[in-house]
Amino acid sequence: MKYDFKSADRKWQDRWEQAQLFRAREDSSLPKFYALVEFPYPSGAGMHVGHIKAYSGLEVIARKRRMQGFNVLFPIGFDAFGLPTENYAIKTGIHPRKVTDDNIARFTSQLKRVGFSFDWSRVVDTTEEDYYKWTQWIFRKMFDAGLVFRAKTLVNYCPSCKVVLSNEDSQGGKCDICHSDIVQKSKDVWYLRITEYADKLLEGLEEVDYLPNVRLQQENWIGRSEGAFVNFPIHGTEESLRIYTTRCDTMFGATFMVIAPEHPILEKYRSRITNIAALDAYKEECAKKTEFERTQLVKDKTGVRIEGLEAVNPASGRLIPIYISDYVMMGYGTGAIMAVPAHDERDYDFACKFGIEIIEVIKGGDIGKEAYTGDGEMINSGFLDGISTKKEAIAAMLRYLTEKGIGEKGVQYKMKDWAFNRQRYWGEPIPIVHCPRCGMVGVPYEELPLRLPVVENFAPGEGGESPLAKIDSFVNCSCPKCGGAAKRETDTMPQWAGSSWYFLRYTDPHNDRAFASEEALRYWLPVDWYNGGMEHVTRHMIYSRFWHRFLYDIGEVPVKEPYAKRTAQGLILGPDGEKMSKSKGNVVDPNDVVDEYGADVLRIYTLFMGDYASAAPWNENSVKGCKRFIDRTAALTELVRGRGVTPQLETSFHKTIKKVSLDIEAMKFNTAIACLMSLINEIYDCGSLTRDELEIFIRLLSPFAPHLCEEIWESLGNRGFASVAAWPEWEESKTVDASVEYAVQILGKLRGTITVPADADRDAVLAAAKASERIAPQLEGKQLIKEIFVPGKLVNFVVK
RNA sequence: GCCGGUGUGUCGGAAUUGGCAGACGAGACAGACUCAAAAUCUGUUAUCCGCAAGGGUGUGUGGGUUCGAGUCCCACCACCGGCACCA
Repeated sequence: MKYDFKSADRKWQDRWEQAQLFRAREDSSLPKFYALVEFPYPSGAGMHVGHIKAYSGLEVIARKRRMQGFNVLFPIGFDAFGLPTENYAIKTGIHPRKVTDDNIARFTSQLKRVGFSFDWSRVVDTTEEDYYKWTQWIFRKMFDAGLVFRAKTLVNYCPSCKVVLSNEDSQGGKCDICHSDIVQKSKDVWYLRITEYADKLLEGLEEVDYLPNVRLQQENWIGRSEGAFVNFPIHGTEESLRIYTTRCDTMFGATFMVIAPEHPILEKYRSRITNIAALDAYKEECAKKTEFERTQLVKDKTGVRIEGLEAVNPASGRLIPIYISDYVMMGYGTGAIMAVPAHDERDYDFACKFGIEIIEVIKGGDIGKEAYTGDGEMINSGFLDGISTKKEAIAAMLRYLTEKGIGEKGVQYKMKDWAFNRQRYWGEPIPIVHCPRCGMVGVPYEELPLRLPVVENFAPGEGGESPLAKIDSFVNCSCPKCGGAAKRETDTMPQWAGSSWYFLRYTDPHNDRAFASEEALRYWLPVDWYNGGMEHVTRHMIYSRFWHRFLYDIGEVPVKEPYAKRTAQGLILGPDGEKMSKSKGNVVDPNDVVDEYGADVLRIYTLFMGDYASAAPWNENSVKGCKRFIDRTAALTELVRGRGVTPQLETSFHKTIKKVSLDIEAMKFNTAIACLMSLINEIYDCGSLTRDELEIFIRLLSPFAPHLCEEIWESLGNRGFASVAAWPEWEESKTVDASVEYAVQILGKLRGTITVPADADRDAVLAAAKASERIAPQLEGKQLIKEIFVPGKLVNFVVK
């Protein structure tokens, strides 16, 4: 059969659509499988082949599950709010709504050309009113639950562009767009109290099946640590400086303190401090740096001693100096630390630079050279002296702190509360009204969605305000509570909002009375398998797990954890080995590949190019290899002779069914395809196969290359679709060859091989090995010390 | 600086998790078909010595454990990704 991929691609995509073959069925008596891929941001650049790889993994699994009889939900949608669209709109004057619609149309056509088995009847678009209505609804619920608050914080601000910038866009202290200097500006920020869910998010990891490194990354992001809060009295005042430490055992060695430059104590004791000008100058320097940069200056510690204030080490009773330095952050712990230079590397660097005393309190290192962070016997530590483990010393110190009332055990998280507002137009309006009498009032549920006003000018407002602030008709409103004049919140939500719950909407996407019905949620949740990029495993996944867990707590969803299993795919790099980007000009457009080689080749190559989880460069020549495989498969139709089993191929078929089945489950698509290629080579060597065998081959290949497989399936006279034909099964007993080849080693070196019946036992194999032509002479005259026998693999003779 | 990952032929990558390194694909070389090219098909292809049989060396580097190491342990080097100096 000569295979014309152009007509076959179109023909089968049309037929699948007519038959609505991939629609998830509303039949809760069937076993379900919910496969989720991260929905794309529909950028103006269109899709690149990396998107295809990201979807083709679960595509294969979803198709296999359908063939295994599952009711499969495999949806797709668009995460379409966001800055690039807004910036493009500002630049071109085209409204973001139009930009978004055009981009979605383009993405949709690209996806359809690849023949993905998405359920197109369930597409969601986060920018549509009947979607973001529910995003706002969930936010309102959080507001009611007290999980929303406002606080002042420092943000990166570009005075020239008049916008607040992310760390990413303000690297080196320069604005990414206009290259002017960034300043740190104090601003009111909306927060979601995600830290309240830190423990729940950690515990939830116990009941899910994530890749180990995904789980580890989430644990590190949440970053729970146990330690102690301790109050260090400020000498000559009634007040204390409160610190957090995980190493309270080293407290006798605390020879100074460091506070963040923004610490409020500076303002409070302004009059007592004699070098306030120097401190202010340092603080101003710090304000120019982003938080990220403050963490970069590692080697050369900077700081200024506060003259006129001293603290008392509550363990040793000694007076110790206080410094300000930017290596201490206001955002973690209490913004103040006790510094123990002998046993902390950063404190050690700082002490060396400023000539501060270093007191060893744990034996075992050489503190003349470097900080010692290991375990050892306590010294110079009063009542702790002689204790030999960290654990005991911490326990003893905690008892002491509690008894004396100067401190207590405490838990801290690395994770910060979630800054939830953006000063942008193209996002979900935050449904809050500011009333001069009632304060912050939520927009009533029945008034949702709070629509994003359609305006011509969506450029940023003055002083980093949202563009919405310029629209009087939007801003001015009446208070839902008291009816008096009030103003709307004009900031919008971050892009993370819409993507935090989209998987819930897929279960019931057209529901206008709830974000999804209870029945749909109960049947489809949790997501059985979620695949996406490593870059999303912390922020996006933790945010969405937080939202989901909140919805569980208020009884809106039936399961605690949204994602039962999470895997991640690796990047596709450009042909030059660099990350694909428009500016490097190394982007491969899936349409070009489909035009030249067909959808099946694109699908197979993205999965065959390497380990699914690793990055690999695009290689046009290897694409051709996949094309050959497709053509060789089509040509198999000419080798069909009769029905039944070809004895010469029987074992290979059973082995292949087994390997392909198991490899798909392990996302080892490259070896699954390699195995099918090997089988085809064997079939060609053999010269013929039966129709039954070809049908097995087609069903195994169908998830990878569905268009070709439908075409062959039809040409064999089958009715119905190969895409939903039964998945082949293997018989374990038939995956075993009649005879086995053993490697024979002498002293671990390969000296020959022997072939024995598969059921030969240890003695028989050893005897055969000793007697074999190659081995016998080499054993002659040697003393046999040991015989190693590995069933089915090898024998090894240890001789002297 | 911290955290995570990777390192295997000319290239992408396999290796049942401690058991014959290099499956499969690409590339290259040779041959068949062709007026010719493409496509297709058939061989060869880690490396060194050897006419051959055969032997030596080989998974970033240096050590170690083991009958046996790409795989485990220690130290180091290089590259990639993430980061919030997390006290």
